[in-house]
Amino acid sequence: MPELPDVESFRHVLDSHGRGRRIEDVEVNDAGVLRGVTARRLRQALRGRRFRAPGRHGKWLIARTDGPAVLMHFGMTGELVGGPQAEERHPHDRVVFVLDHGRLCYRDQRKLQGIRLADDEAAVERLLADQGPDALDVGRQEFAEAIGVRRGGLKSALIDQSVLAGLGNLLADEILWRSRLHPSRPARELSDDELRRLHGETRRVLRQSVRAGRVPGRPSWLTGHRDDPHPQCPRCGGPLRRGRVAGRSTVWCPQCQPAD
DNA sequence: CGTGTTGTTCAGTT
DNA sequence: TAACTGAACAACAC
Repeated sequence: MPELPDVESFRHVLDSHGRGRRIEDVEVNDAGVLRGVTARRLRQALRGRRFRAPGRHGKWLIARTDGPAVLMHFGMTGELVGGPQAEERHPHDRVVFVLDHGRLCYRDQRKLQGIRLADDEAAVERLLADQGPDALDVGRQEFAEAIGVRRGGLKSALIDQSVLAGLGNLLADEILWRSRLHPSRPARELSDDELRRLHGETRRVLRQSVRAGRVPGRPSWLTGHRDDPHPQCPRCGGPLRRGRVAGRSTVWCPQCQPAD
């Protein structure tokens, strides 16, 4: 599930349930999600701290406190759930932040990613050093410089977090479809006009997805047809194609997105 | 028992 | 060097 828009909604969960609240305890139910930190150190570093305004970069959620910061990545199935303390424990609640009022659960079925601890802002920077500019607020110039110089295909560039941070498989397909660009088009061959279009659609799709709290599966979106047995293009009505591009399952319209 | 999955990383290769 | 490929990670659905 989690691409940039989902993580943005987790940021809102953290902001509304956690901001200003005191961390009474950190329950680590499954240490398998802790990366580079032990359960003991995590508890000890966070007990008594208060959450501050959270941040986000790409698919990373940055839970800042008046002490260290917690960095969370949600892999493919993770989520952040806020609720009352008394609520029943969910089997996939790997880490629970018990607050002076309510709690926050890092919930994840698979454990492909996890939680890191950053002692200070410099450590946050170090942990995010390999990330490209955030896809939500990247400017046209910076976008063109990041994407337009890549030697490989467009889709591979869009989902590479070191090029642009935040886009995943679904968003990349949606953005390419709206931009009428084939996923395998060499990124370097794009005209200025095509790069501008790609940037514009990236912003448009992201803004709408963030407003919806996720990538919407609306019928007018490509994403709304991914799982149809014989998917049709919502724009031209022609058959959509499925295939593997950049190692990921990819959907595109051969009519609207010609190979070159 | 196979296959596939909205993510990332690493080894090996082109 | 840049970038691609496939496997691995973990857990589940079909």
